[in-house]
Amino acid sequence: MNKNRMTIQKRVIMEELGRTKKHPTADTLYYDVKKRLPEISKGTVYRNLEVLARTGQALKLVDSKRKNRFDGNTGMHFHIECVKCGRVDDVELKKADVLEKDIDLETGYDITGYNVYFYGICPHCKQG
Amino acid sequence: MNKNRMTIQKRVIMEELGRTKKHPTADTLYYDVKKRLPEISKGTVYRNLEVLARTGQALKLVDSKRKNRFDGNTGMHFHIECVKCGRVDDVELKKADVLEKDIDLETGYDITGYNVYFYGICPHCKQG
DNA sequence: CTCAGTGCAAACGCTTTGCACAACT
DNA sequence: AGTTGTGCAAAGCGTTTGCACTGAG
Repeated sequence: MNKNRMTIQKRVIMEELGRTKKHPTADTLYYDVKKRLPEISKGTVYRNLEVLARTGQALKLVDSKRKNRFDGNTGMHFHIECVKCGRVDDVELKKADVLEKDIDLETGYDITGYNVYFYGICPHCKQG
Repeated sequence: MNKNRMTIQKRVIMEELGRTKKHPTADTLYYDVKKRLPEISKGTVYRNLEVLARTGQALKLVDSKRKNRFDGNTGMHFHIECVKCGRVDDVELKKADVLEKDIDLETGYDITGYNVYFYGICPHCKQG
């Protein structure tokens, strides 16, 4: 039996997360959702994001500033953050799945998740 | 000219960081160093670790609990954290350097750093 | 009708910072 | 001597949590 209730808050949070590819922080997402649900509280957003991550409906990331970011795209992929402007982009490596098996074998760990972050200067900021 | 002064505090912090392969948090390292320098303050440890990371003498990581960890081994390698016991181990992938170039090409970013964390259950905890 | 979820606000925990003093170079 | 680094303590800041209330099932 699943005790998870589908509240309006949770539904809107999921919709807003699904709408963006920007890997928003919990706080940013809170303000996005607040535009549609002005009464929503931060606690609710943080709690729901935690649930979504736990149930595999969202990916929970940790950025260079040690803030949590969330990604509605739960497929295996990595991330890269611009050290100048702070944007976070996806990295779709064809080797990604191979990598996971390799690490599993090499370390003896059973891999359950990952937070793969590269840092760099994005194409846009290079022209500055 | 280099304005970095070599203080006793900094030297001991570097020594203690070099002595371990446990990827200690700043706080843990503070207590390690405190055994040798009882008067040292947390601020000093945090500040020095920040400097070491900035000057490439240490790697600054971010673990699943959003705590900073530091690694005296600055060579390119990844990390894996046990979700049960919290230990952090190294992952020495031969493919590591290849990966970096690939990502550089694919994303158009100039890569300057990385925080590659895998999560899993370590061999020891699997036997529990 | 029940109890998981919400809103609010206070508490948390790690990290950062301002200030006066200490000590490298 | 001059200026960077230290110790202390307070502040910062994203996140978590206790509590009374609300609303999904």
